[in-house]
Order: sequence, then C-alpha cells, then structure tokens
Amino acid sequence: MKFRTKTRYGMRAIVEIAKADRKKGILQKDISKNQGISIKYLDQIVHALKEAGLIENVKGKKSGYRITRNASDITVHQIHLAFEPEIAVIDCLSKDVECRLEDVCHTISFWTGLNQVIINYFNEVTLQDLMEGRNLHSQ
Amino acid sequence: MKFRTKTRYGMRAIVEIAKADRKKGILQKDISKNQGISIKYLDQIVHALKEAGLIENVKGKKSGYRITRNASDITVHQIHLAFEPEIAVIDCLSKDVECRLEDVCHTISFWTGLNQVIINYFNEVTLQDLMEGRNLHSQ
DNA sequence: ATATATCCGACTGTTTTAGTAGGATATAAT
DNA sequence: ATTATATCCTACTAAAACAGTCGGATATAT
Repeated sequence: MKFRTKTRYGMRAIVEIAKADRKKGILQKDISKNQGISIKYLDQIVHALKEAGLIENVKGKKSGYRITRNASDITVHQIHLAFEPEIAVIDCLSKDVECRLEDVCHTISFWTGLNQVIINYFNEVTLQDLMEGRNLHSQ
Repeated sequence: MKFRTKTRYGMRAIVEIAKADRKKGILQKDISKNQGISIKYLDQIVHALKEAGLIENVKGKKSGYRITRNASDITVHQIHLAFEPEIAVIDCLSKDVECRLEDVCHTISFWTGLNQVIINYFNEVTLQDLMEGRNLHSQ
C-alpha cells in the first residue's frame, strides 16, 4: 500500500511552484534542480498538474509556472486527483466496479471507512499547510 | 494506492474463521468454498495468519482453524501485520529507510500524518467489528 | 532565424503481484 | 502399518504496474 512516485513528486513540485515568485513563476528546469528530479520525468508531472488546472504558465522561452489560485484554496485531494482518477483503497470501491460479494465478504464497510478517513484527511490539508510544514497528525 | 489481494483475502478468511464453531474450527477447504478463493492461494494466506499467531489448528486429518483470542481483542492492525511488515504509505516512512531530503521536501509531515491516520483507524477496528459488519466511517 | 522551454506520445527495463505447482510432513481412521 | 486427508512450505511463472527515458512537435522571446 504505497503511493506512486509520480504522486509524491507531484506534491513536491507543486509546493516548489507555490513558493516561487507569484509573477515570474518557476521553470521546470529549476524545479528539477531544486528537487533533484530528472527534468524529463518532471515534465510529465508538471504537465499533469497543469491539466488538472492547478498551475498555469505561458509556453515558449519565457515560461514559468504559477499556481492558479491561493495555496489555501488548493487541497491535497485536488493535487492527488491530478495523478490518480480517484481514491479507492481496493477495487471494489472504484466508481466503475460493482461488488457482488455482499453476502460473503464482511469487510466492505471496513474498507469504505478507511477510504473515507483518507479522503477526509486529503480534503483537510491544503497546499498552504504543506508550504508551512504544518504538523497535521496531532489531532 | 491499493491494498494487495492477499491482505484483502486474509481479512475475509479470518472473519470466516472467527465465525466458525469455536470448537471444531473450519477447514481451508471450506473457507475456500465459502469465499470463492482457490485453495492453494488460500493456503498461503491462512499460513500467514497462523504465523502471526492470530489463528491456530491441529495438523493432519482432523484439522480446523480457530482464532487464538476473542475477536474483540484482535485489531485490523494486527491482521494487517500478518501480510505486510509495516504501515508506510511512502518508503521514507519505513523503519529501515532514512530520509535525507528534509530541506527540500516539504511533504514529509503530510505523509506522516496520513500514515498515522491509517494506523489509528486500523487500531480502532476489531475483528468483532468486521464480523458484525459495523459501520465505521460515520465518525 | 535561432535558442529556449513546454508539450506529448511512445517505449523499455525492472519490480511487484497474483496465482499455480509440487512435494514434505503430520495425524486420524482403518 | 497403511492409507487418506489436510496442512506446511518453497519455488516458480505470467501478467500487470511502475519508474524513468527518448524523440520530436510546438510556441514564444530575442
């Protein structure tokens, strides 16, 4: 039960972008350098963040990524959705899967509960929290 | 971010065992039939549960698995440990990995928090809850 | 024109996963 | 004792997922 590298790197990348000068933004190149992630791999990651509408830039020579809204208005859940279609800790919980084992499988509501706990946490934490390194598990 | 089939099946198997007659127990064969899991695959799963000390049986012709203590004294966390060495949503959180990116990675406390949220949930839910199909995510 | 930087799809080696196979061992029944 | 049953336990394999690279197209500033 691990998160994929893309998701992890994606989080680091958007924090880097959020910390950049709001006007100039930051280049892939510099995110790559600062975070120690190959520029080609980062390419895909940044692209996903852009497709999700979380960051913006101009194309061409004088680019530079910026977040599209305040860091406090971007949740980790939204960032996560840039890299995964949904949160579903087991396939049965996926939108497009139907569970046909209700009678014999007594674990579904446990998994549903776990899924919800994760979603709640993801909705609670914002990009602003990440930037500030706020401690979140003390609750 | 999915749980492995072994863990899922393992949970279903131990619920089946917990529901069995406390004296006679239940055979692999019957768990297999009831849960629709191949007997050979189940073999490994039941074995893991036994190694973890959660179930017991006698070997040989007249076997039958039983849980070793009350269902209310077995947490999902303990069951999970039968199939995974630890709960660590990213490698950095693993016992035997040291994170060397504190300076550049601003996401570690987020992941630590998530990990803790999951561990707390796993500690809260017992085998008894699973057996009763108790609804747990309403909190 | 040219240099820079993003865009975007295809590809590949590695690792993980799910599940099978086969035989060893222990016990109950005959 | 022998046989049937059931677990124990290791090894193996096909398929899927993953991490990361590569190449080239496109857009823009100078």
